[in-house]
Amino acid sequence: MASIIYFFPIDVTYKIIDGKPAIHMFGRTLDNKQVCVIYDKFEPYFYAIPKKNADIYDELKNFKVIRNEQEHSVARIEQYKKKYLGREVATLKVFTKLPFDVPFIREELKKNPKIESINEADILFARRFMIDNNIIPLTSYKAEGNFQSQKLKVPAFIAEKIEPFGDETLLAPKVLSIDIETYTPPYKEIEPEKNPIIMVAFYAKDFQKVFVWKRFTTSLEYVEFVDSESELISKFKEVIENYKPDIITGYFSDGFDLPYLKIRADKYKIKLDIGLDFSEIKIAKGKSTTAEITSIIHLDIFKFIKKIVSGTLETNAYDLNSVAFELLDEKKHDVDLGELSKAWDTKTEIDKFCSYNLNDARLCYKIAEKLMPTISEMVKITGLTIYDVNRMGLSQLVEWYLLRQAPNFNEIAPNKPTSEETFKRKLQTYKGAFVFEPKPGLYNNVAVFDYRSLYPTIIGSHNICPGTLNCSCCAEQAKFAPLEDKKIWFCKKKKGFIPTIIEDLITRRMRIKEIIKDQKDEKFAVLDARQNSLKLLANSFYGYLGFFAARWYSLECAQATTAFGRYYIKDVIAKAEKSGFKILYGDTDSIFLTLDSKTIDDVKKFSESVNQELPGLMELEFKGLYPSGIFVSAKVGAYGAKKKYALISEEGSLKIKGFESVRRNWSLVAKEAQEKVLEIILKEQDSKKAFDYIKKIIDELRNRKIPLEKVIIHTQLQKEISDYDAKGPHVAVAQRLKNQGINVGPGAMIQFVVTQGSDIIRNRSKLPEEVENNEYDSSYYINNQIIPAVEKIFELLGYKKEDLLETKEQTKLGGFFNGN
DNA sequence: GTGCCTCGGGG
DNA sequence: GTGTACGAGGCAC
Repeated sequence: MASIIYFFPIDVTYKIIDGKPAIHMFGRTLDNKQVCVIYDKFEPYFYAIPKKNADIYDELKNFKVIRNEQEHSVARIEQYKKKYLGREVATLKVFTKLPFDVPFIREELKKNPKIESINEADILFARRFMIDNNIIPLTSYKAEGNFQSQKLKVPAFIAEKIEPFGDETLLAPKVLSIDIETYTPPYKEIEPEKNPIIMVAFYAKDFQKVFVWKRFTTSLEYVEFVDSESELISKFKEVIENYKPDIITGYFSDGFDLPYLKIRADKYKIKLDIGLDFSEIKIAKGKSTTAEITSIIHLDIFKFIKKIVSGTLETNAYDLNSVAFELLDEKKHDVDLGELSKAWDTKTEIDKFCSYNLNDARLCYKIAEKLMPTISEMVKITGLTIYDVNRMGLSQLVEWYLLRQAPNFNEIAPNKPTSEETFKRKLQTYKGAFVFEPKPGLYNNVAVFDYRSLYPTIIGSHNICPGTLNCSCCAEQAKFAPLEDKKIWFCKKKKGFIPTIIEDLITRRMRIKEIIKDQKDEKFAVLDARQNSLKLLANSFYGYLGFFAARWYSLECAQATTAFGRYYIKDVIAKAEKSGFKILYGDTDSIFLTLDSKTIDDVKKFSESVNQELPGLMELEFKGLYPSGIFVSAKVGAYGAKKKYALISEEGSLKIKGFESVRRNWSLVAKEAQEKVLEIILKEQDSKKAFDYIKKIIDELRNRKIPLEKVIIHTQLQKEISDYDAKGPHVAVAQRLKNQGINVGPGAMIQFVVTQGSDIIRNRSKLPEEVENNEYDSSYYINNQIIPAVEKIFELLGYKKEDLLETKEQTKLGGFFNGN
């Protein structure tokens, strides 16, 4: 007798049970109990596309390959007509017994001359299951089956059948935020092999604790003592087992907290087997480290911010303090971490660090809470788990969205490029966006327009798709894309896969925006997150088409997209000029113009007339009128130009775009100069004062009045000195330290000062104590530190680099006010 | 311009 | 694990 449960999947994986792959969906029932729904009726498969007229059915049916004394065989085959990059193909859907059989059979079949290609043979089994069975994490399902005992920490439900049920969403997954503090002496590298974890903080809605393994008197009620580091690690496991979180979050926990915990746990031979299936935390080291816990989502909120949210933030630094300040208007506790090891050794003021520790965990929790709507909407759009959404970039999210949609359109997905193909693609460059170079200066009454979602609407309206490119059905009367050097076209008869998908994303977003336009109820946050996720995804299609690792890569499609973009922006500029507006600046999808004698009514009439002629979903939007603004040109990279401008809104708030912050390894004098100049301009709007300030700094550098401490550059040694091929300044300095018998190795922070001379920089780089009488190279600090840090800012104000370097009395700088 | 290297996040 | 995915910017050549 079968029973029924209703549940939300959270993490999906599989295990081999009795020789069959069994999908495990860890999640919560609708009445909020942990459960693992197991389903073993899904079979692994891939597609084989035979060459024209080749018959391989019988050959494939009994195909087997033996590797390492293991037999991998085809279980059965089904035949389908499918669409593949714009054409109809007869395909064989080849089933195997185990997911692990697929790669072996795939590699063998690739050699078969009768086969054109093997497709979708690299879609991980659990993801394949989710796509084919329409399983979307965090949404509700009905399962029929029975509870059965399994080696799991939660009840296991063996399902005979699973189907979507209702439109509920798991709104409040249990989130537990973690943060560790470790012992690191001042000026030393973080060394998990050597130094212990000294405290661990947990923060959840209804649970806050800091565990620490030295005892001291404290009034902090959330502090709890243990006797050793190994007990601390055991406590870490115990808290997680007891709290039963769906999500464990941390800040840079992929790269720090969890790998550190793993190394320390290994030292004490403690298994971090916190997975609900008794599995251990898996640390995977690649270019970037990841920490995965089967069955519990590990959310590294830092990674999500950097990969997905960074574009919409003002801050250029992604440390917890900056991010918390922008998203929460809160800060980290102001403590000097350099003092932690001493506090620990002397057992004084440890509680200051406990409260710091808890606060970090709390900030991370709050940030995760704030971003959860965006994350969960991205999960619902792409159908990936939170873990995957957290670690994929936007191009990968686009790809997985396409992979999920492909079966609905009977499309077979193209393969990932081979390494040779990737190499070739990387060499391809093409023309980007059009930038109308502004005349640097200050202007009044600036009207701003932009094409709403320019590239997505171009892709949709012009049917830009690898599958509609240069179709034979339109070859005779083709209308070419506006490319200067190529004649390409897109089908006029059939809408392509990608244009269909992208228009669907755009219209879904428009509908949501319409709904939330004038409502600010409790549903607003979720719907706003949803429209934002739809926008992020739609905006990433163009980049995806030109991304070297994309399955649906098409250089022609990417080229056509920017070509149409250039066409439309030039078109609106021409039309604006014809209507009597003066164009100040234009970049990719936006134009800035002055009203002169025109009125706001003229502006509206203008945008109406432009919109009447635009195809499909394309639309020119009036963004607003600004009392004054400053513009500057600043070209960078292949994808066009970065916006560099400043506007003052009617409310008096200043909007500065396009300034990057200085790096950590810059000298203090450069950091301070940039900060101060920005401060003067932003707060006092006094460019003369900023100019005089920087002149003073340059002058002080020339006369060596800036103290030596401010010109020290800090750079970390990454490997053994002998392992360096290219010896930068810090390597040369490290070598000299070593020659003096001082032990320097990887991780050492090297301080150096560039001194006078005509030799290359590394030969002039000295230790601060080797420098006498402030004999640093003033011109190096002026030209390579101060100027790059402030140059762009002064360009914006109409000053030239030469003006900053001018030694004589300052030249008059009249007439840069070009407004009316 | 190319190629190698560093940093970021974390303590 | 049906794997093998950082990306921008600076210095030396």
